[in-house]
Amino acid sequence: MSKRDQIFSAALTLFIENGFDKTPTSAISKAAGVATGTLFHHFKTKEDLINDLYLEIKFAMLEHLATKMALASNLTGNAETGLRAQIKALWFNMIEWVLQHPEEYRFLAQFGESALIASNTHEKVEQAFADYQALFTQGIEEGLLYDLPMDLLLSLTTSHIFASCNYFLQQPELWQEPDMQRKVFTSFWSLMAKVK
Amino acid sequence: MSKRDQIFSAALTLFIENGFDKTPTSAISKAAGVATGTLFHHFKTKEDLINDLYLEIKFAMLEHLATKMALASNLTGNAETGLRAQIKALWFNMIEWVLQHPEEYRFLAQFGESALIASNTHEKVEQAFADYQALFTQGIEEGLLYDLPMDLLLSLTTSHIFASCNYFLQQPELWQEPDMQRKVFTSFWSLMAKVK
DNA sequence: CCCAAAATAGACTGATCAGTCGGTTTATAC
DNA sequence: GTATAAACCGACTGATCAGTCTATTTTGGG
Repeated sequence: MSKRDQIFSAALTLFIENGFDKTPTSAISKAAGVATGTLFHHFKTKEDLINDLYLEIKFAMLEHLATKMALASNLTGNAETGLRAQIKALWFNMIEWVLQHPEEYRFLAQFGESALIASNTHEKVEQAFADYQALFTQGIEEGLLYDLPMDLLLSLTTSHIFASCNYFLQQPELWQEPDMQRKVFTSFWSLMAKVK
Repeated sequence: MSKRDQIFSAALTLFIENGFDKTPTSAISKAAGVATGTLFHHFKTKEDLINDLYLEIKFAMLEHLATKMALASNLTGNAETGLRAQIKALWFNMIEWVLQHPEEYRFLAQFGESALIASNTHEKVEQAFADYQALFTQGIEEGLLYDLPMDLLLSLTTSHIFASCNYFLQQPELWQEPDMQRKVFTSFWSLMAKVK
């Protein structure tokens, strides 16, 4: 693991544990086994660090999705396995990623809405997620989904996923309970689709 | 307005504008037209201040709900106007409150999940909202709502509301568009109710 | 093997800021 | 009218910490 990654890893743990302002850069470099100078060699400021970390995590999630989604469409041999199936895959893979990356998720939940993340940073993320947005645009055009503004629909769906993640991170065993995933997805799908 | 309220008001604006750590207590007292000593006379620490502010806002929202909900059941002359109607009223009054209190809402969104709010503070809030929880318990028992764990269902519904609020705060005119409220409520209701 | 550039180190500092303290004013109770 | 407590004031301070600076080590290309 590169020093840069060691810093990321230490910062992630400390930030979610103590918050941004209660985590001195000295504590980060110490936990990372690195000198102060090294930290500031890699990141111009402490805020740069948290913004870069945010991007790193978002893109890691994105890459996980890309891999899993490509895999799924290869298995069926067809990328057009129906909108519902594709959205279900997106939903499932997102939740699985979160359950496998609890710290990363807690970081996103805690700092995603904070003033620390620059609007510039948010923009980069939105661009990267734009592809998945197309699924929803398509769904609305086909008359399959509620005719709500795009941004609203996206926001409603992601918040449903986030809420589920919050819950199942606390109670991971429940996620594996028979019928649970089906029921949660039914709720998820109902919130956007005209027909059950 | 009492000095205490002046401090609350100044802190609210500054916190959502600049974040907690980038808002020195000196700036708060200055904006409030009050001396440093006065601030620390009313609040033992800066963290106490933000926690108290959080409680103040949550309880203000709660009081608004209590008034509106009581009014509604008086108008119909009956508190048992059906679960769907009651939940719809809850949903509507919450969104209306947010649209009327954008700063307060932005504060909740930004700091509600942060480490700054003590778990002790969260507990107090949860207790106060317990009454509304009963609506959902009832709905599950009656077989009207999805048979999901209480906490999950609550979390899914509140996050739907919050997402809607986020959106309509940005585009307030859309909230008034014909059919919009109905459509958003349909989405909201579908996510929890077995039948449309 | 050599050299330059990149990475690493950690002591140091200037600025900032949460909270204190001693004193004054205002409200309340008797 | 006076005693007492609560509210208020703002200059001050001790501690903290982000970021700098200079020096050392590692790396890789030629």
